[in-house]
Amino acid sequence: MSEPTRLHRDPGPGEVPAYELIELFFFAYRDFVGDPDRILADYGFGRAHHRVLHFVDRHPGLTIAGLLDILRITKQSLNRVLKELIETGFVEVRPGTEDRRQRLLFTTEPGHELALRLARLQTRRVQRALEGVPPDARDAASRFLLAMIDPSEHSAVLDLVSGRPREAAQ
Amino acid sequence: MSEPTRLHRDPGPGEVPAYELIELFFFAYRDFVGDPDRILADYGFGRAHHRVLHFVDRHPGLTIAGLLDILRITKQSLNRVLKELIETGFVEVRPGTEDRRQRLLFTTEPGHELALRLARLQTRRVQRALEGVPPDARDAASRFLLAMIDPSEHSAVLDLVSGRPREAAQ
DNA sequence: TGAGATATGTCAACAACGCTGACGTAAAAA
DNA sequence: TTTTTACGTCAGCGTTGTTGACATATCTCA
Repeated sequence: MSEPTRLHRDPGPGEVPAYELIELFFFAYRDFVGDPDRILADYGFGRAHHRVLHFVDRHPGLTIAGLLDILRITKQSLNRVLKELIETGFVEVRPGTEDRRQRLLFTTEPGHELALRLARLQTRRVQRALEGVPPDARDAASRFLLAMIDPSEHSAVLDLVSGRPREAAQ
Repeated sequence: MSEPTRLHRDPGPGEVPAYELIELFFFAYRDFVGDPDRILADYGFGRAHHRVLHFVDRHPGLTIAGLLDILRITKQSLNRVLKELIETGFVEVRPGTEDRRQRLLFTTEPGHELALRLARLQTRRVQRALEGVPPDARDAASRFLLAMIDPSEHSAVLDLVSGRPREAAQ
């Protein structure tokens, strides 16, 4: 062999990198988003469309500002994909009742169906990952993923994933 | 209120979507890659550079084909970022000894340092996520993430994350 | 009521990073 | 010696992110 048998160099001082978890996370996320990608391609949509459709379906009546807050992208980026979802009839807009400057977003029936189909696809992967393990493994997975998120975002994220969007509480 | 109080529609037949885990996974991955992003920006690099640097550092002597196999992108996409990493002196190329058509990739000393710095950053997040939980939680997290990956890839991924790249075994 | 803040839309340009298709070269293999 | 393999490269394109600037409608407050 021209190369010595050591695969890695001395990591030097400091903690030893958690290569295994880092890489597993990368591969897992790739497969996780890969499922929806294939279906979305049939509609001419991409991941950005998926995210918008997903969160609008999860939070009917979500505003533009609320969506921007969740996705953390610019309004220009959002508008590009949102416009397509509206034009193709997957998302519907109604003027705000209290504040008429706002545009309240809803999925249409086809939009809801598509969102559900994609969510079920990802759910199947999650279920397969959790089957055969102790029943508390689901909570353990949730806790782990939450702990991977910036602590400063925990309360906002918990509100969101439990169906209590921040922007509706303000 | 114009909208009824129910936040979500009836999910209909079929399994109830695992919204919580789906969304936690999305937010967790965003923060996970967000850490390196900030540092990479200082170098004019993006995520694609990070992935290449990471896997080259993890597997010194990796070939182009091996890297393409891991990243699952086209050689044109890879070449764009790899060329920049080589020109800026973070990655080094040596001709293959057994097969001189191959280009063996190595990180240079600065490249290794950067790769390590980024890996430590992500490691810190993982460690923070796992501290205060039972010691077997790390294995539980690994098992969960692996189970989220397509079963057909399990053996290849396990080889990879344990430091036994496939392309070196063939 | 009138000024200013707010919610949103839009035009233009650009960058990162995927893709396809086509073609070239050097080295290995048959 | 012919074919296959490993890799590079040119050209063009699509998605999705960015910044900056400007327009409009509506709400809020003095």
